[in-house]
Amino acid sequence: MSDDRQLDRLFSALAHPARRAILARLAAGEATVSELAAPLDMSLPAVSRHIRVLRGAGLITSGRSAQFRPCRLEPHALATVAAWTDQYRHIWQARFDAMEAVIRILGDGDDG
Amino acid sequence: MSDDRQLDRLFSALAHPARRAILARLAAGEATVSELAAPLDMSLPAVSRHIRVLRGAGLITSGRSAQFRPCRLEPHALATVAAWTDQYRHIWQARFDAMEAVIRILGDGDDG
DNA sequence: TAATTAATTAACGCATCCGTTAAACACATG
DNA sequence: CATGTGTTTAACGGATGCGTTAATTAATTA
Repeated sequence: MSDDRQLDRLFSALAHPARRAILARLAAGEATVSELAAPLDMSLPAVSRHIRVLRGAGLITSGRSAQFRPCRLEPHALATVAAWTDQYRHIWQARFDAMEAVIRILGDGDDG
Repeated sequence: MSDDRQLDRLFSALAHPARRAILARLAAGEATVSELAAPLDMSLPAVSRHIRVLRGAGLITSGRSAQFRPCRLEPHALATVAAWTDQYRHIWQARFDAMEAVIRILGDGDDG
């Protein structure tokens, strides 16, 4: 599978607040579709589609227990997103380090 | 501005390979629209729209030099994305730590 | 001023996203 | 088998995304 298309799916999956809310909920542990839908102010079919998108991106997987489909987080996909962002970490890190240095210098001159 | 909408804009901006390519190019330094368009196999107006999306997400800013609009990366927006992913870092970090522990144990029993 | 270069906006077509309601499917149980 | 509960799929409508070409704006230069 193309790395580019995988990132497409990951980022567009993350681009909807309902889907990020679902991930946030799943960070606390498994949950059924209805449990995930409860706080979301939209119909159950809508939530079902969001879950399908998250599954398509590999961000979650769904199990099966009786008529329930417990969902759980898939850490590997989140790690892929983090790996992409880490690619740029040094860019803003450098800027923050510089800011910190300025603050330290100002502090030295003032009350250090 | 709502944090949620900002994340919407950030992630959907990152969800297109051309836009990620533009960011990657800008990580190496400023570039004009034409320079950014050169490797992208699409028309200049299309690239212009992608740049507008990136600007709307706060990921880049455009300056002005004669008839050129040099674009540069906006580290703060990338930091916002990184902050979101960091929120989940412990989840996959835990799994990787566990994997590493297993590997270490296997190593101990085998050749350590 | 006229012509050139850089970039954006306009207008269009096609595809996908996102919500809804209604229907169907899967499993559990009386 | 019939009924209830959990979840998905189907069908529809409206909005947005993404590419194109043609036209327009902005600044440079002959």
